[in-house]
Amino acid sequence: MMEMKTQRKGGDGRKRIKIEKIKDKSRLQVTFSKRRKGLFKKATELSVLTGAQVALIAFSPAGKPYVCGNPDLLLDRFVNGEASDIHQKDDDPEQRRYMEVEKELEAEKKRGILLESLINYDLGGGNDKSWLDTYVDGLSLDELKQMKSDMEQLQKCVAQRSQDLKMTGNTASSSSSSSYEDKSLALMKLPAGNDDIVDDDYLNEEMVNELVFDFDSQEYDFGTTTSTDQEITADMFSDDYY
Amino acid sequence: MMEMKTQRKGGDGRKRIKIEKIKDKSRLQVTFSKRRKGLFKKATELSVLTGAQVALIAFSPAGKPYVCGNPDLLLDRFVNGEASDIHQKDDDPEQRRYMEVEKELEAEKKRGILLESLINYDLGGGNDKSWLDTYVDGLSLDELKQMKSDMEQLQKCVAQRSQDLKMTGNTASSSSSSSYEDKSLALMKLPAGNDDIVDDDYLNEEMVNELVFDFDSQEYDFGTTTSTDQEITADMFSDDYY
DNA sequence: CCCTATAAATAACG
DNA sequence: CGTTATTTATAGGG
Repeated sequence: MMEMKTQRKGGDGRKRIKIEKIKDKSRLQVTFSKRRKGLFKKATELSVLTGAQVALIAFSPAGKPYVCGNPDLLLDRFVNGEASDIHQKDDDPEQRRYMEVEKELEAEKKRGILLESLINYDLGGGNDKSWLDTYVDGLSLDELKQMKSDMEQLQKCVAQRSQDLKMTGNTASSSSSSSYEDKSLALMKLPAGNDDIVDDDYLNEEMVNELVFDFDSQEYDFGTTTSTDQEITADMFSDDYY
Repeated sequence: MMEMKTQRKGGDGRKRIKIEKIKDKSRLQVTFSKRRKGLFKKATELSVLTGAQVALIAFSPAGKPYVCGNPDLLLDRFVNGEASDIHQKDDDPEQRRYMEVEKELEAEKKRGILLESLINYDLGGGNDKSWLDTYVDGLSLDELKQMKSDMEQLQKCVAQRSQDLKMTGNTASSSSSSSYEDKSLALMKLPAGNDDIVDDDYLNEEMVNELVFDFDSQEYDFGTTTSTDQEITADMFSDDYY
């Protein structure tokens, strides 16, 4: 026996695979594990390298959720915002803190309304579509699908939230959000009538990039204080497998 | 024969780098862009390959939020997470009221962030721009101007509405000269893309049983309901660049 | 952006 | 889980 070439030791090495749903249950599991690990590592590296905040959740095909990053930290940043801490109440900071929160709430509501409006903003260019719709008309079918699904869910949340706000006026118990379980949505398919893809490949001048909207000129009390650019550390993620 | 050894054409090729905060502003930006793109691609592949649900949010060092996958997943985590009630003390009506307001504040902030994320939503087309930017880029100068004008109008409406809301709503005195900066408006400086924001998310849903935090090898149990392993389709992400 | 040289991630297999 | 053979991801530079 002179040659055993085809295999020195381990396997044959990596093979190229198509990016499509793996049907083999076994391989699926393996792939998920390996890739999830790699993904998390990348997320961590990005965070450490650039100091960016990253939050990532992946549900295994079995339904088990894996979280990377530190979601709680993000939330924490809001709760502890700029000012005092909740447990810190000595002479009369109670009232004070309350006022502050009320104030912030007000600001946040404004911001929310603004953003909401922005999304449903009507370009008014003759057609009665919102700019969003107009934009969508220029997308490819795939882009459309992808976007539509995500949009609908988001819109729903917003709508729901708005409803709550209007109803209770101001005394909402947020976390007990209602029951729009329409998660599955129409996500996968668009209304048949939306298939006409307008391929307007209008190339524009780059000067557009310099056009800046200066809303700041107007003095509105919008905005929040939450600019505590929190640093994310490697420890926040699992990096023991490097 | 002569040799042009060290460089045939481009750069010297990849160099190994330490995974630690990059200080050079310029390189930081480049790295973030490249790596974010790669990360999103991986996330998408994992999702398509294994059918797993993936949600990912990355805040650029500048604070701009980029979203990939299904944001709802992230939101769910935040809302159901523990951070809801910091300290349960509701005997005192005053205290109670405070808690409510703060809770709502939290929700509002989350909503705001969610909307912002939506606006900066990454179509995943390999493009680094948000759909909004992409859209704006596709407008003519005139259209842009028109839009700017309309936007400003919108601003006023929103301000007005906020005013109303405030009147009929709570008692907070947010009208007094606010000391906080304006973040929300900066968001609308469309092309520039150098905003500032807050981070966090919002929403609800109930499908978390076992939450495994990868970053700590630590496991928190949110033993709640069963997991409704929703199916995620390739369409949910954009993968036209494979 | 585009390239190239090289570091990393990972599919197939034991 | 550990190895190996390849495919991918990317740091630098133009």
